Amino acid sequence: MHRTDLIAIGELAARTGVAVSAIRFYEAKGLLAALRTGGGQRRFLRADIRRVSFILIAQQMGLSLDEVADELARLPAGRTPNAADWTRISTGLRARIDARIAALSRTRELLDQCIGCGCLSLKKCGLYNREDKAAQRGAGPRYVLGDRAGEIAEVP
Amino acid sequence: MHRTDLIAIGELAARTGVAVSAIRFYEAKGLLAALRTGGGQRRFLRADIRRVSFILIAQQMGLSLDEVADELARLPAGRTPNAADWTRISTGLRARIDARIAALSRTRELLDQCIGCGCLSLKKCGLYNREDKAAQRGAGPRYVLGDRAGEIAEVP
DNA sequence: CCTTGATCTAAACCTCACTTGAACTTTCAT
DNA sequence: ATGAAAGTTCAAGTGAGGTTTAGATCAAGG
Repeated sequence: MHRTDLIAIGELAARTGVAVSAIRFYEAKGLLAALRTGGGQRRFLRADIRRVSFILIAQQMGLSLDEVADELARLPAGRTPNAADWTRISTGLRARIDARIAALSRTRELLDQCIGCGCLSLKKCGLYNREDKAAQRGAGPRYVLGDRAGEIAEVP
Repeated sequence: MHRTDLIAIGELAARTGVAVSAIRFYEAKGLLAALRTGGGQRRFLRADIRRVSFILIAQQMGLSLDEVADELARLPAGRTPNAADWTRISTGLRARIDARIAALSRTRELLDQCIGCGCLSLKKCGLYNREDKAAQRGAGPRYVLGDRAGEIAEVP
C-alpha cells in the first residue's frame, strides 16, 4: 500500500504534464472528479493519473473533450476503474487509431496519384471529392468536425 | 484557353466545398490572392481551386493556417504555379503523412501493450513518455511542459 | 431600365480549450 | 508558530478558425 493514496492537484499536473489550470478545467467539464480536504483543496486518486493520460491520448486522436467525456462516462461510477475497464475503453481508442491510419493511407494513395500529374485538382484526384465536403456542419472551428482535423502533435 | 479564366468567389466556394466567408478569411490571412473587377468584386484564377484544395488537405494533416501559409509561400510569386511546383509542395505533404502514419502506428503498438495489461500508466506503457509531450501543439494554447521524466512514477 | 441574386465591407459573434489575474486560504516543514 | 509554496474561486482574456449580420453595391438577364 502506498503511504499516500491521494495526490494534490500540483502532483497530478506534474505527473501528467498538464497545467494545473487545465486540470481544474477538466474537473469543471466533468472529466475528472476530486475529493476535498477539510480546507477545500482537491485531492485526486492515483488512478486519475491514468484518467488524465487517457484524456490526452484521446485528444490526440482528435476527440473533443465532450467526446472524451462520453467515453469516460462508460467507466463504472462509484468504484475505481480496474484493468478490465481500461481495456474496454482503450480498445475503443484502438479502433479509432485504425480508422485514422486507414484514412491517412487512402489520402496518401490519392496524393501519390496527384504527385504524378502535379494536379491536386478536385475533380481529377478525388482527394476532395470525398466525404469531407458533405460533412460541413454548424459553426465552430474545423478541428471539431468529426475526426478530420487531427490534433496529433506533428513530427517536425 | 478557357473562355473564362477568372472565377467569382461563389464559384470557388462551390468547387472546393468551402464557404464564401472562409475564402475571404483565407484571403485576409494571405493564403489566397484575388484580382478585382472594376466594381471591386474578387476574381480568382482557376489555379486557386487547387490552392484551396491544398489548404484543406494540409489542414487535415494537422497544419495550422500559418503553417500552410509557409508552405504556400514557397510557390513562385508572379507566375501561375505549374505542375512541377505542385509536385514539389505535394511531396512535402506526403512526407508529413508518412510521419503521421508512423507516429500513429507507434501509438497503436504501445496501446496494444497497454490493452494487454489494462494499464495506460505513464511509466509502464511509455505511451506518454515519448516525443508527444515536447511536441504538443494541438488545439488551444497548450503550454509545452518541461521534461520532468525523472519524476514520473509508477501508477498503482 | 429594372430587378434579382451575388458580392462587398466591417464588425460582431461563435466554439473550443485553455490561461491569467485578483484576492484570499491551506498545508507543511522547520 | 510561522512563512513560503501551493491551493482556492470567479471572472475575464486568448487564439485559432471561422460564421453571421447589416446595409450597400455590382453584374447579368429580361
